Amino acid sequence: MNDVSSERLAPLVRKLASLGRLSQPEIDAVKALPITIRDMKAGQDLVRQGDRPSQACLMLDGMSYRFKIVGDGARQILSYHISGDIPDLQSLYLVSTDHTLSTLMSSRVAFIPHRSLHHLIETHPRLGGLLWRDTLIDGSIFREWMCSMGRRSAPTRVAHLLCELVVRYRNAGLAAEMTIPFGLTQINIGDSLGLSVVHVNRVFRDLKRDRLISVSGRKLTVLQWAELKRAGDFDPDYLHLAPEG
Amino acid sequence: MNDVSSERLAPLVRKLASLGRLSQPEIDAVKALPITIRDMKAGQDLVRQGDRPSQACLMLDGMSYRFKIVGDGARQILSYHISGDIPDLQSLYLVSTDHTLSTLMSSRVAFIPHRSLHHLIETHPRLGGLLWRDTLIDGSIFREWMCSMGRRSAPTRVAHLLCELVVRYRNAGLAAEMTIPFGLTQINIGDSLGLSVVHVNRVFRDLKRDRLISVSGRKLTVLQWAELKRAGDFDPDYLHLAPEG
DNA sequence: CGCCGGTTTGAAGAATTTCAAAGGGAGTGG
DNA sequence: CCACTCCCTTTGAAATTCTTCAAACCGGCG
Repeated sequence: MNDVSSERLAPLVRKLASLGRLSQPEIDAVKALPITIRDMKAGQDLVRQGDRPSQACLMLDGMSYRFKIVGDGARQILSYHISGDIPDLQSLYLVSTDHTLSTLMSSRVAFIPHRSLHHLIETHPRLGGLLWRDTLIDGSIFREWMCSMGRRSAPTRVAHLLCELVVRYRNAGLAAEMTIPFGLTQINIGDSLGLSVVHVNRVFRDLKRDRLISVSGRKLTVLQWAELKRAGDFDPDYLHLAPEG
Repeated sequence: MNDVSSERLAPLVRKLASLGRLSQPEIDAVKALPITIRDMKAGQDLVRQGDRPSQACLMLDGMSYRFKIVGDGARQILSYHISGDIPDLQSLYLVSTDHTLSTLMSSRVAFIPHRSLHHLIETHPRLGGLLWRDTLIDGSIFREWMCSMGRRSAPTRVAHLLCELVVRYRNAGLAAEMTIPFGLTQINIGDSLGLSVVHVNRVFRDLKRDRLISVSGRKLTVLQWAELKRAGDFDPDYLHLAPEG
């Protein structure tokens, strides 16, 4: 492989390295994955509910999110995905997709054939374990969101989500200090947390008023991290950031 | 192995067979897993938040459930587990457990050393794939619960949960007709769906009044399945019951 | 400049929670 | 075997959070 294609998969290598130590042959095998790269605009579907994808999506840049539409037409957002994430990794073993994956902003996405990933897992079982681990962390995040939606107040939910985004961006090396890219609309936040836009707006207003956060353009800055964590009942353990073992 | 121990793992074999076709050597390998069986009373912890288990729990009989306690002391129930389920399978690759697993009623539980499971996965990669698939279905159920808690009304949530229990019991061959074992208290249901007991009680009263369900002792009977499904906005796709492929 | 999607605000309404207390039912110990 | 106890269920009433509706505002983009 040449330098260009090897650099292209750097976000994936970094992500896997954050899940567990990688050997050089493993790194090489990951970098050798055949990929197709596409630049996508905001609001485009990557996988639709009911699809049976034959490739997995790897986020290189930008952000994507998963959601379901319930009976009365309301939308529930399930997760957000940044550089290095493979949002539909579960499609490797769950042939029929039960939700939709879309870009939240203009994004660069790599498509990796399932065939290649299955082969990678067979030849490098440890990498398979790391990918498995990644899907388990995905599930852990769902569990935490369930706690938020079931048992936390609206202000706590919003603060919690912001904390999660900050920690994940920082962990991926995509945030300087306490400022993160912030492409979510308040509509998105409402659909993530089971709240109406109006209410999200009011909670946001209070968070700004209390100088916990500030938003300017598409950047969000945490002004008082300890306070925001407390307000959001946030404990990062569920993100399982410490590598395996 | 003798007949006794092979029979003991029948729930696991059946579960795996429902996830994908098993070869005879694979069945034999599963049956050969070394296990410790314990009979447990209701309300005992199997794994606690923060634990680093060295074995996985397999439900043989009874029911267990997972939950988290949030900052203000409220409890969020995350899932229920019946015969054949391995509720803490994620501990194979997520060393630190982020929630608690307890018995909901008196149960028979088998403990399988992680070491044995890791060895099984190495020697029988296809079984590894099925177990992975099982953890992915776990995640899919979380996603559906998120939809319920975020975007469904209380009556819909309750009906949805009942539908799920019915389908899962029937799929596991543990329910005759439309009657299932029903050990959940209304407190449990509230903590599962993000509702107060009082409100659960009122919703339940309506479901009985409208003759969608009836409860007697520790059995629940669905009187009008089509109606209950509709009331619960229930589509079983998310359970991914059709075997892989 | 005008449009479009997102944000913000006010006011009224609905769903659900909280508080309080009484009523069952199953197991336990006397 | 009965009474007691504990937990769960049930009901009423008041309180609260959050939603809905409606409309104005704002900012970026074509």
